[in-house]
Amino acid sequence: MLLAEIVATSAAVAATRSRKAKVLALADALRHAGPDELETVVSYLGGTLRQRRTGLGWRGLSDLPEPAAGSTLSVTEVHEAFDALALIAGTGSQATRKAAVTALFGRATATEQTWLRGLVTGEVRQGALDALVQEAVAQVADVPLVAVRRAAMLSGSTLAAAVAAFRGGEAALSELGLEVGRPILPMLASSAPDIEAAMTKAVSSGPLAIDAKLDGIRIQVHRRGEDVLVVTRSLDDITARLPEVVEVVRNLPGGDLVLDGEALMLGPDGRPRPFQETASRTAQASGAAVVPYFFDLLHLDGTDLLDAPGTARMAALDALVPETHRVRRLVTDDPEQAAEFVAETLAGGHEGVIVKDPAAPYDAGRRGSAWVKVKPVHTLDLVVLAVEWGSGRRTGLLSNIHLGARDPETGGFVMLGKTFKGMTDEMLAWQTERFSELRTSDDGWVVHVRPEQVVEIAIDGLQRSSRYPGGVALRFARVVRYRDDKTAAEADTLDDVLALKTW
DNA sequence: TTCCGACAGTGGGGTCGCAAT
DNA sequence: ATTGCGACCCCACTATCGGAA
Repeated sequence: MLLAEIVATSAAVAATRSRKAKVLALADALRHAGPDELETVVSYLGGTLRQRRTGLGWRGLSDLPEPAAGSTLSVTEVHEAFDALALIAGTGSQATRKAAVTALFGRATATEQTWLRGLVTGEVRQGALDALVQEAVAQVADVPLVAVRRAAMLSGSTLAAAVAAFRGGEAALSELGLEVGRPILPMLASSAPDIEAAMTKAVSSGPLAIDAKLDGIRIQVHRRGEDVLVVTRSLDDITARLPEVVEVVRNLPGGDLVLDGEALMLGPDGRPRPFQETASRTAQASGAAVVPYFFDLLHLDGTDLLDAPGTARMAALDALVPETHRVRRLVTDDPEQAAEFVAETLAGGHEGVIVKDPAAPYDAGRRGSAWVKVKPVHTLDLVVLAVEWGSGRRTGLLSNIHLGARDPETGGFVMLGKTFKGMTDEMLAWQTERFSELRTSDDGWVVHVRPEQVVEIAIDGLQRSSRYPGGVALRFARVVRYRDDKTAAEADTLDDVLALKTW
């Protein structure tokens, strides 16, 4: 199959907003894939490369050769070219990479170049990713969608599920279950503003389980015999970087197992260190130890527990893992007890809680209402210092705002971060108008404005920053509302912000 | 008919290793 | 030694479609 067919399909997918029509277009292309092209076609239709890392990014693709006049590249040729680039990424020089990029992109038409660049940077933006490709696979291979979904979640790979669906149908899909040593997609939590709302959302007839939410790195640990595997939320293998976690799991009783948990660094006082320290430690193989805390058990001694209710999994976990390596948990249906548990957890320096329906199975890869997270929110009234032009559906709109706190010493403002979150279409239209009025300069990317507009910002907290002049940056900033009842002179000061420091 | 779950998009800050400067 | 880039960690929120209620 020619790459051009994928690119044309992607354009057709992007051109319609109907998901059903997108799936039909994807299915059409899928039908034309030859047996030995299947993996590449499935992957490319979903807008992802088959290589995890290529060493290429937007910068490495900013200077491309003259495009080809006609389409000659096959999908297999493209895949092989990226295989070669992935090898260079491990060992090689910039010059070798450049030559390989020039060779590949020089054979692509202008349209193909643009699409390939999106493929590398993860910005194909056709309104369809894995989920719709799975639907197309189910249609073309004539197998139930739920079977494809489940196989993809349990193998951690839509590609593996697609191959199974086409080569062995439903039977092959059902064989693609949980296998110790092969990561599965982790179950995720939705969120609620407070504990009461979370308890209502995590629908259950009886009591609910409430877990402490630790601010570290999500870990999934597999043990088969002496072999231990540790992976992150995105299924990246970090076994070599966390030998202390391997040691803990190796010493647990029982046989084969799969655990879900969180790893983080603790201070000498036993309290959690800031996330940045855990992240630093987890990114390399040396440094002070992280401590694993587990909250779920997905497999034990040949028995899959995924479909067992939470109560059964918790009981098995409690029997297997000592309390020192378990996340703190309360089971209750009493809102007062729950609120007390939340207060204790926060006082212990933790991030929040996760409310869980104890009847629910482990829904790999899903973000349902069986798990609901609650974290405290702080709000600040800050001043907009500049705005950036948006991209994609925000093209032509002023989108990402630069935020500053008042500095009474100088009469100026100290930048603390940016945000593009929380804006409705109406707000985007309004702020485009408003900041155009306040504009003092525009370089085509950043529009600087007179510091007059106050905005209420919600954040999870502060983090250390070497980028911003105040030495702190906002964590997960989002817009709550614009405040026209306050002037910039009434905005929060840097001292008001620094009062939120927890270190 | 209305409601709501799932999806995709739009980007945020920080950390590391590595290569080029 | 510093800087820029790619890859990864943490992530919130809105708009939309289409099936569920």
